[in-house]
Parts: sequence; C-alpha cells; structure tokens
Amino acid sequence: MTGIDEVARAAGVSTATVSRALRGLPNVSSGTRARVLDEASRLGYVASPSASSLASGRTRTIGLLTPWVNRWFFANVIDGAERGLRALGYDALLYTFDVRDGHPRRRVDPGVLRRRVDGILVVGLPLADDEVASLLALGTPIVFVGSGPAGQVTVRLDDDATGRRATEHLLGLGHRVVGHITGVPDAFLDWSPPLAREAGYRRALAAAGAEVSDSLVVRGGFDVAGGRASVRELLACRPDVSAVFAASDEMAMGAVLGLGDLGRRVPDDVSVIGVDGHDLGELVGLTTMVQDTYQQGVDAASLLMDLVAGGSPPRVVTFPTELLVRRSTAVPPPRRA
Amino acid sequence: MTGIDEVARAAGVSTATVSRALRGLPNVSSGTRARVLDEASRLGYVASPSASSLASGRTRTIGLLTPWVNRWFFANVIDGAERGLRALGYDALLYTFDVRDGHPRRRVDPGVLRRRVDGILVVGLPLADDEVASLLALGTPIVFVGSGPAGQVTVRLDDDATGRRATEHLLGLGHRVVGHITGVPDAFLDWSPPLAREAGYRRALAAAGAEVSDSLVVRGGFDVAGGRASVRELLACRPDVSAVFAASDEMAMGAVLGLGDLGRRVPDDVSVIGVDGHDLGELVGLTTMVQDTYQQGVDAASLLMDLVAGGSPPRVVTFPTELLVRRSTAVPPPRRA
DNA sequence: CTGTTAGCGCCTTCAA
DNA sequence: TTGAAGGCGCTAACAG
Repeated sequence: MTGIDEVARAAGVSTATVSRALRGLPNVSSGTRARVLDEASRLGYVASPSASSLASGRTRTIGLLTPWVNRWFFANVIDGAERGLRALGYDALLYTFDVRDGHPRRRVDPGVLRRRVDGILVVGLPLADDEVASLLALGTPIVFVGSGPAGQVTVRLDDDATGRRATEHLLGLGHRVVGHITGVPDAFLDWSPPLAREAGYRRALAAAGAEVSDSLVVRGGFDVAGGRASVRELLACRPDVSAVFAASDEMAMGAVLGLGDLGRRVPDDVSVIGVDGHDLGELVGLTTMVQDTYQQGVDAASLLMDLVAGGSPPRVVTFPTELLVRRSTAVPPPRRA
Repeated sequence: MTGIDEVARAAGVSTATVSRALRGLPNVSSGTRARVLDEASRLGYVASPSASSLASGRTRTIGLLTPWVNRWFFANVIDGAERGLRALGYDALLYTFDVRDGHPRRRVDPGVLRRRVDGILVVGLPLADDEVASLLALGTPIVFVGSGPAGQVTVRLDDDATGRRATEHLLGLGHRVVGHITGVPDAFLDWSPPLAREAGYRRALAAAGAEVSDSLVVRGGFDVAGGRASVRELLACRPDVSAVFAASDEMAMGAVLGLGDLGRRVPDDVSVIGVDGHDLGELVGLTTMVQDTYQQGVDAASLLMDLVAGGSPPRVVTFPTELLVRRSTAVPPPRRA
C-alpha cells in the first residue's frame, strides 16, 4: 500500500507538499504540483480516508437516513442524492430504518453517525422532535427531503397545493363525493406530507361546497397493499364515492387493484388520482400529480454540501407538481336513484 | 467530543482496557467491563471510526457497487444487503455506476474503494474482466449478486432453468411461436443473466420442436421503456408471435403496454411472462418467475462477512424461482388462415 | 487481567 | 513556496 511518504520521496518533496498538491491547495508551484500529481498517479497513490479523516476532522462522507430504499420515492431521491454527492467528491453511507405503518421503529441513534459523517440527508423519514434534536446536537449539517421540521433546510413539495389541485381535478370532472386514502396518522408528524395533502384535499372540497367528512378518509399502509385495503374499506363504508384521491401513486395503484376486487371499474365507476408520477403508473393509465424525485435528491445533496461548506442555503426549496391526466379519471357515472 | 481517555479516567482504568471492554474482547474482568460500559454510556462515548480504522486496519464498512438503486431488483437487493450488514455491525457505502443499455459507463475505479472498505458487494453490475481483476487486486473480499464471474462467490438464480421453465409454461399452453425480449448484448458479458435466460428459452423451444430463430429475439433496454419498444419491434417483424417471454418483469410490463399500443390484447392475442415477481406485476396480472431479491441481499451480506472473517463460504448460492401464474398468459388464440 | 508504549497515515500549524 | 514536527484517537503488542 503506497503511502504519502513514498510519493514525497519519488517527487523529491516533503509529505506536506504532497498533501497540499494533491488536494489542490494554493501555495504550491505549478511545477511541483505537476511532479507530485505525476508520481502519485504513477504509484497509484490514494490517501487513506481514515488517516485523513483523523487528521483533518472531515470525513467527506454523508449519511443517508431513510426508511426504505425499495420504494419509488425513496429509491429515486437516493439515486439522485448519491450521484449528486459523488459529483461533489462525497461518499454516501446508507442507513435504513424500518418504518412499518403505525408501528414504532428503532430510534435513530445519533451515536452511529458521530464522527462518521460530515452531513446528514434525511429522506422521507418521519423523525420525532427529540430525534431531530439529538441529530442536531451532533453539530452536523442536516438537510431533509420530502418533509422536515420547521426551520430546517428542506427540499419538498407544496403538499397542500398538491392535494388541493388533485382534488380540484376530480371536482372539475363533476365528482361530488370524493374519498381520500392516505397513511396512518401516528406514523406521521405535523410536518408530514400526508397530513398536508389531506389538508389540501379538505380545503378543495370545502371551497367547492362538497362534502367534507371523516367517513371519506381512510388511513392505512402507505403502499400498494395499503391502498388496496384502504379503498375497500372506504367503499364498504361509503359506496357512494365516485372518486378517490390517493396520497401516493403506490396507494393509487393499490386502489385500482382494490376497486377491481370489488368489481368496480376505473374510471367508469370510480376515478382514481395519485401523487408521484411513478414509472409504472401508465400500466393502469393512472392520473397523477408528477414530481421530480431524482432532482430533489440532487438538489438536496448540493444544499447539504453548501451547509457543510459553511454556507447559508435557502431554508426551503419547493418543487412543483404537475397534473398528468391519463385514463384513471373521468366524469362520474350518472347518479343512481 | 468525549474520547477514550475520558472514559478511562472516569472508570479508573487504562485506555487499552476501555478499548477491550467496549469491543467485547476477552481478558477483561466482568466487574471492570461493567464499569467501563457504564461510564461509556453515561458519557455518550462512541469510538471514532477513523481512529479505530487507522489503528486496526479495518473499516467495518463495505462498498455496495450497483448500476442503479431505483430499479426493482437492485433496490430490493440493496435493501436486504444493507439490513443484513447493519445487523452484523457493518456500514454500507453506496456507489452507483451509470449503465445505459449499450453505452459504456465510467469505469469502476478501485482507487476509491482502497482502504475505505473491508469488502465489496457487486449488485447486478456487469464488470469487464479487467475491472474484476483490478477489484480483486485490492485484496478485498468480494461477493457478486445477480451474476458474477466464474470462481467468485456469487448469489444468483439458475437463469438458464428460469428461462427454460418460463418458456415451457408458454409451450405448455399451446404456444408455438414464442418471442423473447431481453437486454442489449454488448451491455452484458458471458456471465450475465440475460444471456443465460435466453439460452434456457432456446433450449426449451428446441426441446419442444418449436421454432428457434433470431427473428424471434429482440434486444433493447432492460426496463419498461425498453420492453415496450422491443415488443413493438418484435411484433412488427413477427406478427405471428402469440407469446412473449420477457427477461424481467419491468420489460414484461413494458411489453404489456407496447402490445396495448398495437391494439393487441393480453392474453387474448398475446401471452406475456416475465421474471422477478415485481410488486406491481399484479396490476396487469403478470405471470412471472418469482425470485426473492431481498433475501439474496441478506445472504450476500452474510457470505461477504464470512469472507471478511477469513472463512470459505460456498462459491455459488443459487436461489430458486417459482412460476406464478396470473392473467397475462393463456392458451393461444385460434390460428388464422 | 491490566497498563505501557508505539505507532496507524495523514494534515496542519509554525518556521524558514 | 516549502519543510519539520506534533498530533488526530484509537488499537495492539508486549510487559507485568
């Protein structure tokens, strides 16, 4: 394993100069720098990350905290974040935390992150206030994606507007009884997207003079299976529902399956709209509010790098969502007597 | 930042004893150990990873090399691997490498991994022979998932058998002209799953006396869009095809979309079968060969840990695939004159 | 069972 | 612009 002193010897300079030259620091003559770079690459020298971290106090690594990597939103954000970070010379350490809807997960332990990362990216992980506090106590810069506590740097959607516009699309088609399926409440905090989407949904209904009722809202798993179960529950209780706003595309696709289970056709009997712009939404012609998750990851990475560098990035970066109309929404069926 | 000496002072022992006690090494009296553990947790002490890596030469970190994290197979394997590794006390560093079908990607540079990880998990990344060699030259244990070069520890499917059985299912329904859509050849090596699946497909056709022809095979993107385009190309060239074997569920779902584009119904006009057991396959009633990707990740993690510990795990762990019949395959339509 | 003593390989003042 | 030297915080021999 070639070390810095071998390079120094080969280039005829001190190890300090090698270190400076290789890191692009100033105060190195261009001739010296060229010679060092040359010898370093010839010898295949790469600085030991542990040694330089120990000496400098910086790890050039960030921690990616997320509940899952195998769901659409998370996978795409992580993909974007990892590539964004790598482009900026940082490595990404992956930390997953089980979040089962409605169940407590293991607490986020800041200890593991201590002295291990220069920054933290929290991707769609609903953290309790004290978890946020313990993370902040590390003194490590943090950026939140998807949702984040007030005052923290966050990349997110305008979830309220997204919920409102999705609902308005349904109302505009003539639907008057619009159901909503979303996540379990105790899995979320007051800064969670599902709550804001639901608020937008209620606001839109109220503005249109349509029924606003708890009986029109079912909370369950935030995934395909959850959407499937929730829509069945919704229809069992409110068979008069002619349209459903699902808080995510995965739930919406579950809803399509669940409606199929009940023998209801989409959109002839019931319209369905989701949120995400999932790649496979087209399989069922899903109408949805599209968001750019990959870019959210990229942007979050650069905000975090800014923070790590001591900058003051904007507190909140809001991504737009765009209505994509496909086949899962249509005018409601004629009212039955 | 509390250090090991503070704990040592508080517990009234030397730093060496603290180190031993905290790492669960033998030769520490239980009384001493308890006292040390107590003080350490009271002070919130966590050893600096860089310092201990530097001193010990071990990083307790492994590198996850993968082309994507946002595709089904990869996301699930990574999820399993990360959790498996964490359970064994290891961290996972994520490294993605762009693989665009048919295009060269940036070469895997072993330099970045050097002294940074104790082991490497290669997830579905087709590496050139010299890339494998340069990785092996690191002297770091490596485990491959999905496919791997001969002689290396690999977790995978019996792709040949999977392709054969998928094709046999179609033949068993009475199909005689069975097309195949898969990945672009130059993106794959001789140890790649797509090639083996195709070989199985051809073997099954030959055994049944059905037509084996290059005109029945289309290679394109290994994703939804690729499947969609490929099936259209296939049908344009061979309109007599009554069944399609897609090398992945994502391609199969794309095929369903593409057949829809052409006005062909599934399965009335054309049957479709995939490989994976993708969560959303049910949306289109996709018949498929199911594999357990999550567990492949978990198992790969433990094989790698075994290797890191100096063990000699089995060279190849083969996962079973199981035929799941849903609605996308059926008997062929009556032959036209 | 426990303490002492060298480093691990690099970065970073400080002086030159 | 460059070099010398002292750590960064921990682990691992070796004594005791």
